[in-house]
Amino acid sequence: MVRLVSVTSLPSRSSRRGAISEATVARLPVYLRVLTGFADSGVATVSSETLAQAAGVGPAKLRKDLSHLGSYGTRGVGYDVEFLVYQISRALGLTQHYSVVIVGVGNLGHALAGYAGFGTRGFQVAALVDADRARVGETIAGIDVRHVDDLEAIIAEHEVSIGVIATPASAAQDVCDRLVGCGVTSVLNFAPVVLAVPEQVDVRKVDLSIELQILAFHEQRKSLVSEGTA
Amino acid sequence: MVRLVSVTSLPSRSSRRGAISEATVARLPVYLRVLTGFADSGVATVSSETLAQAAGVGPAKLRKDLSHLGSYGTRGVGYDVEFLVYQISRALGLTQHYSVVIVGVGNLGHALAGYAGFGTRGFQVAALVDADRARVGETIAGIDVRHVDDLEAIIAEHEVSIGVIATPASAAQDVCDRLVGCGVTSVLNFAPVVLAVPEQVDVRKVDLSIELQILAFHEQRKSLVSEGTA
DNA sequence: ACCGCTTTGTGCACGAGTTCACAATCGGGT
DNA sequence: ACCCGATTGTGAACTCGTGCACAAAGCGGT
Repeated sequence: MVRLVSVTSLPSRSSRRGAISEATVARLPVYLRVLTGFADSGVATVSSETLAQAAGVGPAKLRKDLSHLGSYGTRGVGYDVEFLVYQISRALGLTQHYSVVIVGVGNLGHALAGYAGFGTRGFQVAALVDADRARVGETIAGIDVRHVDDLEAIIAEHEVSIGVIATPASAAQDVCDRLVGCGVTSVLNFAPVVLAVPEQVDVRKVDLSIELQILAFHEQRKSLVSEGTA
Repeated sequence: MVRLVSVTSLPSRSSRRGAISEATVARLPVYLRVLTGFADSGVATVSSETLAQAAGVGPAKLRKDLSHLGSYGTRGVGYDVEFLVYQISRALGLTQHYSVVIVGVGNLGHALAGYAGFGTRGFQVAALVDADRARVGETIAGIDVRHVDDLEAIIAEHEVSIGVIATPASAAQDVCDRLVGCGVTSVLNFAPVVLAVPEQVDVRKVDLSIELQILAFHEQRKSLVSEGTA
């Protein structure tokens, strides 16, 4: 059995610390929200135990996650809440400013425009965009509704880097292509389609129907177990 | 040539086939949607190559996923579209009927009520529920708006098994507790809080703010790479 | 009846993510 | 100054998910 020791194994030196894993990145926003809550309540320090409980994860996982951004935290004491809030914000890139455009002013686009999370934490909605000229000129939650023909102009003007697709499925790929064509490299897709994009573009999808079907699977499994134990 | 017959090695006989993994379950709805599209276009059979491309995954992964539900598919040919649709539906439990209650008739509740995915594929929205009595009596997308005080009655009457929480964060845990108290064992949570639930209850969360923050992280990483190559 | 082309199903190795357990380290009390 | 309880940071084992590569298996043409 030949063991390949090889050269250095270089641990992907992309950042100062070892690159933050995808799974960790997905949890950081949760920690951030919980910590903000603690800060508002006047809590100065938290232990990994407490924070983990509030975030719904195990303490070990939380510590490992946080260790990837640096060695903040004091042994025997815990983490300083405000300092950690800042560090996580910085790691996530929330100290920068991002312009977002929401395409599709249906029920969902409406809901997204009013969603508090979009306005806060460094995100600003540059415009709501729709194909229906009848809606153009409206103002929803303080945001102008513009026509989709102006998409390119809006993106250039506001330096939009994130596009949110809340259109019907049939229009989603077209809209996505246009966003990508304007240099948008991050897309949040609510339409129930698999978007085709070039390599360097990040797409995250949120699909309500899929979530429901996953729940249905577990429901079925539960009822099978409870009935079919014989 | 020694054929190992041995004793069955029983592969975790929880179901007829080896239990389907969580990652696979999350992809099955995507396959299902793509296949439905193919069926509507009159396509009779698909290869793993074609289906994988349309679903945005690798062919090997797709084949392994499908192999977990059984050995459907013909070598040298591919998969029969309609048959596969049926098998995936059955595996996901979509051949059964599920009643859903949506709590919170804000912008998001509105959007969810109108969302096509809820009405189709075995799901039926029993009622929209809100704390605001002024809204009670409305009909949205053919669904009655009822008061949250009637929650227990509605759940019992319609045998609701899935609850959707689209309330403000402050009300989410209360609503969740009441749902669980009525025997609901699956919850889809849109409120930006970590819900505490007993062991046997499944919670899936959808958090728009988190998705945006993840995109922000990748945006930042991209700009760091392009600038800081030195 | 056979051959060759195509495509599935899967064993295997690899990598990513999780959990455990513990040494290293800090603050506070005496 | 020292000790003790508390808590972090992390090495190491383990589980889970992914991708490769290929044998098994079907179909159609000759």
